[in-house]
Amino acid sequence: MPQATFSREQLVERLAQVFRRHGYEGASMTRIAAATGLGRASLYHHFPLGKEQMAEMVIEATRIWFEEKVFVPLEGNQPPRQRLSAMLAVLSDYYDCGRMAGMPLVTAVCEDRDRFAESIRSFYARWIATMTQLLTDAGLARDIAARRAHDGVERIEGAVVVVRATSNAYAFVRMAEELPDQLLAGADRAAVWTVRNRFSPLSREPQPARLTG
Amino acid sequence: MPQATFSREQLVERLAQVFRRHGYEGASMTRIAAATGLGRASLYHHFPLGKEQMAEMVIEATRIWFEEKVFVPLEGNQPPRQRLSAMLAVLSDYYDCGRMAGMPLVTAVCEDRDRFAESIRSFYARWIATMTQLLTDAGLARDIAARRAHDGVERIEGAVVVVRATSNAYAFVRMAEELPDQLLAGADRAAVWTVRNRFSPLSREPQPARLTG
DNA sequence: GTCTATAAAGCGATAGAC
DNA sequence: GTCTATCGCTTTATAGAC
Repeated sequence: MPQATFSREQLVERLAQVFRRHGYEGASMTRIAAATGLGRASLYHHFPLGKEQMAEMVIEATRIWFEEKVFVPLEGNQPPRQRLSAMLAVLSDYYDCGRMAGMPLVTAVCEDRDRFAESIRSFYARWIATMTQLLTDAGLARDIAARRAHDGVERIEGAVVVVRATSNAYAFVRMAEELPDQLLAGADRAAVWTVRNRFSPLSREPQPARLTG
Repeated sequence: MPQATFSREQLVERLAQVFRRHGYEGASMTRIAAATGLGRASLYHHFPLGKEQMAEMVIEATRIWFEEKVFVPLEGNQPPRQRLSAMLAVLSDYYDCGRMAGMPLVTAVCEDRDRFAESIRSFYARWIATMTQLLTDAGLARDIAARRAHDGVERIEGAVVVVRATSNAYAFVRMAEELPDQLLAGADRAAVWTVRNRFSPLSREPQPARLTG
């Protein structure tokens, strides 16, 4: 079923699917070969260091994908609630409502997970930083925003665990519905982000009536 | 290093350590044999159905252990906040601040995880039910209590994922510190649980001054 | 750059002696 | 109830032809 040749990018994407579906130890070279259409030996031409290198490449590709699809939008100019909802829509798709693991979960249950700890740490750090910024934009104090950003990431990872362990996507869907309200509880309703956005030189939003009235 | 013979209970406990440390696929018969002091073949005398049966026994033993150490105390007569803190103290120890996975996480990343889905589902259902009861005792409406019980379990699982993926126990410790306040936010302070407890025929607490004054 | 063939080790599981 | 020995298969990885 796989096509003749892949770009490097497409190749890593296929690797990611196998790791995320079967876990690190479950992602055998035979499975990866089947998913990519390459022979087992050919994989060592692209990844001379073998499976560990493949996982490292997948983690890096995931970071780049999240940068574009999640982190940058989280830092955007839309209202905070809208940015959060957009993130959760992207994540519901990425995680297939919890049925597909992310790479942090994959590395959390594998031998020599220390090999990947630093990559995952920086991934989480970037994610939490952008969520913290969003929540301060929404009017939350910085320390509260930081705590809730940690909470949010853990809730998402936890929901994936529950969904995969119980073969029931309910937990992820419920989490995605509730998370914006919970993270934004007590935030000044759009006041602070509006002020910040209004005077931001990077704003692409139409300017308010102040300029014309 | 392993001693000569184990009781069935001790044997399953050793199995649990191996599964929780190395994951399902990482828990090889060789590792299990080393951890129990038995030969690989001897393990099939105790568990004729092999590795899947071993994992099933560990899950069941975990359920029994949680019933005694977590679920029953959650249903106790102490103030709700005290019961929550007691649970988190037990869990911090059980999960070694996130460094050891629980069986749900182990089964979430393994081949044929469907084999264990029903066991894990009933485990979670019991846990969530007891937490829901505790939170209604604290004065929360039943639907809010149920949502927060789900949230709490996911936060705990998520914290374990983050800790293991980053090799840093900070996330679990922070979660354990914050969870009681977050779950009990907005609850009537001890009012409802006190009323329920005072008139409970099962109460072992000393009766209030009403009886003597 | 992909392939066939194969090495070397590990896997879960079984047979049968004691 | 534990053992040694082994089966049959899969694993990661390599060698070398094309």
